[in-house]
Amino acid sequence: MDIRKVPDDELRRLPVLAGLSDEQLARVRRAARLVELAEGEHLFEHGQRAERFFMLREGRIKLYRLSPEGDEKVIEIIRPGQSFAEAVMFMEGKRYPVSAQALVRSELVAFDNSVFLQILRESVETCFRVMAAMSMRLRARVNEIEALALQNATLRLVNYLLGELPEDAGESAEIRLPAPKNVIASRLSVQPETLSRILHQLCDKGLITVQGRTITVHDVPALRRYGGIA
Amino acid sequence: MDIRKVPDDELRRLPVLAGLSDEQLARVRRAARLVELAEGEHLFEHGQRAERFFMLREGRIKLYRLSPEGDEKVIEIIRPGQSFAEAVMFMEGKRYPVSAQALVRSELVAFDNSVFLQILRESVETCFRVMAAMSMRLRARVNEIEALALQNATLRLVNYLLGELPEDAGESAEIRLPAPKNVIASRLSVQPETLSRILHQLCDKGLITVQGRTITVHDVPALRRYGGIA
DNA sequence: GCCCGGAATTGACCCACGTTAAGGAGCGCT
DNA sequence: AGCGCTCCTTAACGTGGGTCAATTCCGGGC
Repeated sequence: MDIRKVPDDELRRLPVLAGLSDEQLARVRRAARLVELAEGEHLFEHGQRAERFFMLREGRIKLYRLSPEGDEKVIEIIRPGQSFAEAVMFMEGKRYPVSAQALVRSELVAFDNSVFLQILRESVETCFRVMAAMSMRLRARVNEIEALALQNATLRLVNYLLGELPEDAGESAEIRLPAPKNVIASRLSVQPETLSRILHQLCDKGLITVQGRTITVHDVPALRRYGGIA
Repeated sequence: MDIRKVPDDELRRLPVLAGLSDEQLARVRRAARLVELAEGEHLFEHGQRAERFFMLREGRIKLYRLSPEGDEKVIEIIRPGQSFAEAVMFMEGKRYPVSAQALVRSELVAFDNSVFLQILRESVETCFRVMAAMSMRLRARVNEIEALALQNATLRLVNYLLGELPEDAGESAEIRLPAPKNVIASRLSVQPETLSRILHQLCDKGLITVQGRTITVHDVPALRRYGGIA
């Protein structure tokens, strides 16, 4: 459980760390910790003071919000190789705007915000990388807002599936859902019952087959047509 | 119609320009243009290549998305003093993720992205200001996603009103809607008819009075209680 | 192989909100 | 004053998807 076991080139695969000098990376590493979470364990909670941002090495993390009534909205499902919560260090108050919980046993690198801010002060290139990462996320959020406001449940699911397709998807392709269906449902802002019904409809239409967490798309272009443009 | 009529201190009131040296500000200014839009005129359209970002001096700008079917979702209503579209210069593709249209006759300063990027390369402080601005917007978008996913129309309206209250609002306060009600409705992702009904309900409860575009909140704490936490 | 518990499905019902349609209110223009 | 906008409101009706309540499915432990 030592951060030293994480090789440099794995860290550098993170866009926001890719441009660092050996010396800078060493400083980042010195202030970083390896974190292991059991299934269901929380990494941080909404409103908590943020001292770190993260890279997921193994497992799956769910970022979500709770309503006062206890309803949950999954904002994003993090997969290995992704970083998250880098933007929080620039927010006034520096409080996490979401909660983070491990969906399965997970392993993460936790980076120290103040050390990273110090490095940003020395490295405009890294600033640019951070800004690029934040702008991507911003656009993703705007897309999500549009989806919630202008698309019905079926359209949101279809577009989600299209987004989950591998790059090299040909005529047909297989998708492995990154989480149980009830979590996917919350990510899409529908009830599990509704997700189940919509998947069933798409099966009836012959567009997909569902086998547990695996979805086979039989005719990608047809699904694309079905989903409109997005 | 000359950019020179805009005083330096007005430009510096923009957070992302506040830290510039006189020389840097002069360069920004040299590459900036003043833009005037008539009511209903478009500043840019979704998908268009972005060469500039903007500060609104006068008027009101609506940022929105259209669905393929022509339904409109207003993402944000810009007011004088605000800047927007700064994040686009960092996105791959550099294409505006929304459309921008003047709700009334408007006057803006259009800044040149490439000149500003050059200045960012020289000024880490300005990078930090940009990152702070982007993180605020990111949080705002996450809040919006939560609102759409977890709150009903009434709650969204109440929280919108609470957000529009002046800082120094005491027991009661007056709000002037920044746009016609149908635009506000789209901002809140409800139909105009529904907005009208909900406003009526809140009147019946004695919480507010509506007079055209002016809404008087009679009991701010009561409204806050009604709205839950957010 | 059997049991158990959470996840997923299915059906019946319901409701918040959208839709459609028909006024009404304010306001600039002639 | 009267016309013709656009914006807004009101009412009647329809529906997508939420809610509730049973099952059924499935994977892990023994």
